[in-house]
Amino acid sequence: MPKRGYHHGNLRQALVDAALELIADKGPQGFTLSEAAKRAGVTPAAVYRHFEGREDLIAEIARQGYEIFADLMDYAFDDGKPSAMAAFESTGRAYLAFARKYPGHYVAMFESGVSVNRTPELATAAARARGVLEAAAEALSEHIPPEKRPPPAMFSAHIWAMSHGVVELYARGAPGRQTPFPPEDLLETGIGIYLRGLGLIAPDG
Amino acid sequence: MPKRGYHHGNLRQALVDAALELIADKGPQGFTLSEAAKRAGVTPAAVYRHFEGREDLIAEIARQGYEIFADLMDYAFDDGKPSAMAAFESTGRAYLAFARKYPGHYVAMFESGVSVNRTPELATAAARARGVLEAAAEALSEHIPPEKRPPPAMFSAHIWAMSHGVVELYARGAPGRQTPFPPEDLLETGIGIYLRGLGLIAPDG
DNA sequence: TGTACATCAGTGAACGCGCGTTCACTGATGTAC
DNA sequence: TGTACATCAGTGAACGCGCGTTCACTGATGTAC
Repeated sequence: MPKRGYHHGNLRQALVDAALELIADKGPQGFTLSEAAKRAGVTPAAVYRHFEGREDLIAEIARQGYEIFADLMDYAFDDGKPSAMAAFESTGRAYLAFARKYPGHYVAMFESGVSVNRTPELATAAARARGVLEAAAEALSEHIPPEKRPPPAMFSAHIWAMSHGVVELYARGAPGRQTPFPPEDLLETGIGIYLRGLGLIAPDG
Repeated sequence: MPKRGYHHGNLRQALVDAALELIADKGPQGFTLSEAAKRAGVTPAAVYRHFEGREDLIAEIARQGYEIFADLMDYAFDDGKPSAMAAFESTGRAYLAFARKYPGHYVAMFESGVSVNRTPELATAAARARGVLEAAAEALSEHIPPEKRPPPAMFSAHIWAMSHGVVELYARGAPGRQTPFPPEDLLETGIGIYLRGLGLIAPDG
């Protein structure tokens, strides 16, 4: 893998990686094209060989983020094993873990202001992620007494919203906005209570 | 109220109002000191007679936001009337309504990156808002069977997280991230299911 | 009621900065023959 | 294996821009006597 020389080799991905570091280090707005280029060892102008501009780079980061996210969610749900309830709680935990482990992607996806429809590729990736969550909700749906069964898309949105809210309010930066509870516990108990409200019986009680 | 002349009269609040408009119009980052000054009919340098700088202005906006927010929440909860459950659902709706009606404040509070501890006044206002929610949770707590009663601060955090998540994901901008459900319905059903999980009986069934 | 003066809230010009983007260019690479 | 040439991925200089902030200033206001 010849890294040296006039030609970079894989500048496109190198720019993505540099931008990820910047976003993770310096917060949502601490990212500039010029600095990402510098970190990748390249002139700002070189960026334009690979991206249309600043927004386009962010969109690509978000796209990669949605791919990772969808994979993680899929893996965490694990076809509803060992139990519907445990699988869904695991999905919630995975959401939090994703936000922690991939802060740059997370910001690009949810806090950058870039529309999910900015590029077709991004829209596709985002749709896939939503699909994974809704499929999980559908699988869970069979364990809910029919008379209190809301549309799967609805309670997948509920779970997503609660997870997102916990991350935004209690896990990310937000210095001073603590509760006495770790975000992980908050999310786990929250989802647990919600699922009980749906009529699911907790396996241990 | 003499608006004309060399002296403005109430420039401090005029700057806050101008900044609010800008933030609401142009999104989280579409706010510059210079433009706010211009809208208030004043030179950018004049801002420094009233604020330490850009961040300080945002902090003041956030502070005013928390005050309004706390009042709204307090009013919505209405001492738990007519029923604990209805009061809490009303609180959730008020959260959404606040985000819609005061988008500038909302952004300054939750999306501007300004820490809640930036100024003592801001910290106080934010603490008051949290206090209102926790007091509501405490009142509700008495209607929950003791064996499934989590700490009030915990389920107030749950409700807040779910409300915040719904707002962020489904109500604010975020073009393309729709569900087939209006945010209001999503939030109401979500909180309803959660409260049922807590052991609260819905009055109508 | 009138004058002198301190205080205060603005002005306007200037600053240095780094940004995103463009442009004509050049050095490296790959391919046809 | 060697040469000519097209293609491509970088360079480097320059641009216009608007930002936040500073500074010495000046015009308006309020108060003491």
